[in-house]
Amino acid sequence: MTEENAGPRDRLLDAARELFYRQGPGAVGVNELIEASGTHKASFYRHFASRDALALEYLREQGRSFRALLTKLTARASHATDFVHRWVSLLKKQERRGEFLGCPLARFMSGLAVEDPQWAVESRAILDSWHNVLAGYLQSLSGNRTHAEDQARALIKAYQANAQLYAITRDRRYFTEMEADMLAALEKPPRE
Amino acid sequence: MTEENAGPRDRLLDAARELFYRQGPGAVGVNELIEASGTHKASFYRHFASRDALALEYLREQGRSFRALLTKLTARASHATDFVHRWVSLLKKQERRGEFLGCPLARFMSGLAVEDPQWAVESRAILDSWHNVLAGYLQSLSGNRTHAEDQARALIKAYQANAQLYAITRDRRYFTEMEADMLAALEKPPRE
DNA sequence: AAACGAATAGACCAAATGGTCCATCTCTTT
DNA sequence: AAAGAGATGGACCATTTGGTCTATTCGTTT
Repeated sequence: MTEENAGPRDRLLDAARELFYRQGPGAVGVNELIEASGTHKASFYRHFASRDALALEYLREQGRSFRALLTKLTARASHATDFVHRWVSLLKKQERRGEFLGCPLARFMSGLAVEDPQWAVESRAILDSWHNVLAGYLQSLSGNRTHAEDQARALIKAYQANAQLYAITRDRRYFTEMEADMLAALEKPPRE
Repeated sequence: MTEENAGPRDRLLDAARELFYRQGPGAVGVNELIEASGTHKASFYRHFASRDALALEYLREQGRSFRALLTKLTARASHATDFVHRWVSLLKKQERRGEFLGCPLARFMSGLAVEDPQWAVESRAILDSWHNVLAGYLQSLSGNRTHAEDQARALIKAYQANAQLYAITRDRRYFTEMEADMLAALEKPPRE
């Protein structure tokens, strides 16, 4: 969280992070954002041209922060299995706090009201950046580039599948399965 | 689609199917539903107590129709690989028509504004029904109950992961990958 | 032909929506 | 101390929101 007495722009982004994630981008109005951030309408429109402009900023920030999280986790884990364990443990902790409702990127794209291809371009770039972090890390461990990329893709799929199933069922067992699926994906031999 | 001159209730459900799926449940208002269905406010409130009541009906109908689709596909496929191919082909066709934006159930749950546990109960029941259709079919082929259930879960995960990645990137290659992931899941040996 | 329920049309409501504008107030830079 | 920029408070706007109510029309049964 940003400091308490931060500028209105940061407070608006804080509110956006909370509201867009919890309610979905289509269900959040500017009045709601303004009230939740404790700013004022004039301040909102001074910093953002529209609600969509703020949503775009939110989306990019989510991409950056998740990427930063992955980077931090890979830096601390000397083995891929350790990395996976740390990752899933963190998700579990978030879930226990009621802070995890599914992949923010997936939620955002699923909750979009308009079908603007621009959003897909953005989210695709974010997903690619996540993939690059994972693939870079895995390659540094195995030395095999294509295999590392395959593994990275498999990890992301295990994340997406289980996060989504958690979102649908609210059943915690999908975190356990996520870890198992990820470990299974790591053990698969390189393709030839 | 329902017949053109159907009653207002059916027309409202038609509009709901379109709007809730495309825009997400949080971003659809009753006025919008009424206008899109060509009915009137009084007719809406005669048939549904609130927007959420219609949303619930929509959710259940999505569950039923997807379940019916799976049932139909399994009935026509004598091999699991054939079933998978038919399933993915159908998704591809929907996508080409611009009718596929991701798993309807996942989209709905991701786009929910309120955090009502009742929704998770509903969607969980729907997901279970899908799993049962798949597991029943796979068991009829192999005879191995637990293995069939594992396979069914793996198919659903491959569906969720790739459907979600398609929703994020709008990249068609995830349909190809979906089929490959499903076939790989089917080839995995039974656990002991 | 009468009677029924359901569908339609539209008036009406308070509240909330997105959005613009301006006047004041506060903080920082000069 | 003065000046400028940004933050704030609030008035104001047209439109839209969810929701109620009444009156009229329509298609079926009887």
